[in-house]
Amino acid sequence: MITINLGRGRVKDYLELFGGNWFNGEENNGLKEVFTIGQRNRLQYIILGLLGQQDQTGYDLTKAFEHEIGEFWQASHSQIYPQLQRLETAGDITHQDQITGEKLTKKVYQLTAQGQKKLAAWVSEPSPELTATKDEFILKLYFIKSANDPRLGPMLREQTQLHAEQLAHLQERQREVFPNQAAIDAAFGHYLILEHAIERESHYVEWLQRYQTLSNNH
Amino acid sequence: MITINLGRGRVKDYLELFGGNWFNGEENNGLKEVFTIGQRNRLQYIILGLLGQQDQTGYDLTKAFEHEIGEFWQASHSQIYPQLQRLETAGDITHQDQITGEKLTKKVYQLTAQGQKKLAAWVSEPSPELTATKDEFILKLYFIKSANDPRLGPMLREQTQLHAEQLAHLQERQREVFPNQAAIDAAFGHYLILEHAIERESHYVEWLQRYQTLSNNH
DNA sequence: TTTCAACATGTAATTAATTACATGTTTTAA
DNA sequence: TTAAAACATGTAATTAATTACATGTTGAAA
Repeated sequence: MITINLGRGRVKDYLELFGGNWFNGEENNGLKEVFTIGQRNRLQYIILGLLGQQDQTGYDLTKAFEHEIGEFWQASHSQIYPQLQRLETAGDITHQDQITGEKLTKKVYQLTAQGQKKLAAWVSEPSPELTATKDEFILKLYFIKSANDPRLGPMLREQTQLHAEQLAHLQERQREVFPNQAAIDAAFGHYLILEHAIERESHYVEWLQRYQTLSNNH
Repeated sequence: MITINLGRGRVKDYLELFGGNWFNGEENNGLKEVFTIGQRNRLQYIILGLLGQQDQTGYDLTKAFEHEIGEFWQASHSQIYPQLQRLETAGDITHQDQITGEKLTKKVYQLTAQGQKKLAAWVSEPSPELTATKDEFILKLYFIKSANDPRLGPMLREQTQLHAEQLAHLQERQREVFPNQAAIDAAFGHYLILEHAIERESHYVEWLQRYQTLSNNH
């Protein structure tokens, strides 16, 4: 029995440990870990998800973040390689060396049974948190007090340009990735979120254009 | 004249210094600063913007992030207080002590002329970066391959609930903050982004409901 | 009159993310 | 054949953000 002296306002924190990392068993092997809750670290799950689709290297994963899922999540190789090492240490993935050409050794990663379980558990668990949209333009608008502010027109036009380009890019992606029903059936979730993103950008542009005529005098 | 030995692929980085913090003058007072570019630190501008509306304390700012602009940006007091200190050191804000009751000393912050200039410059400068939306649900959907996946229905329903609540909250905010045309005219930018957020959530819910009937068998 | 919520202001520790540093191989096109 | 782009894998340094620690005051309601 360990008695812990709790200061004011810490009972809740203490209790949350049981919903956090306490007594989770296998994942905690040291005292330090036991008391660490930390931030969500979603990257590990995305990597597991991508490896679930196909065995691949850290470089392949980096490219996937640049092209395949770049619209929905960003991560650079300097996050990916260390995360792969941590996932392997944790036993969620393993790798095999593959020689290309004379001496270039690639590490091809794959999910372990434990990693598959962890991925499935993450997908199934609730996602009760709203997204923190950190849109700098939206924030600047907040500080524009008057409809007659001369900065308003140029700002709206700049953003219209930006989001129209993004919309076109997403539509191009949709044509590329989902040319027929078979492609949609094979990656239905991806289809859904691409459709969602297209409609979101489409609305964004429509909303911007609604006020486009304001402050044309600059 | 200083000669710097540049390795492969670093010329671009070097040139970017001139678009970054190099030779910006007053903001750089040491070598360390001169070579640091770092992340965007938008928080400082939001604080300047809020102080531009009204002199206030760190506590007031914290509350503003919780209620007033919480839908558009998040920051906690543990970010705000150190940032206030840095802004004051930089000469963008000053403060006056105000005694409440017997001995409670509040620090009421206000913009300096320099701070006002900095704020105006930030609002006027382009915002060419697209927002990184990090929506965990969207990401999970990406890994759902089939329209028949039994997890799909429950996931969509959970998110519908969540976003319908957020939509209702935003609509309530709109009624509260903008009961008449005068209120709209006095904070036009805020009105615009609230309208945008409402339409965004509205579309989100509509999109979720479109696929709601899938996988009702769980 | 006492206790609790809200007011008020900080710092410390940790985790996440970005930017920069660092190096070597293979393939492709001029 | 050679130079550049793409492939490939790391680490270091810095900044941002979150969570937790820490403490004290004031006002309102029971």
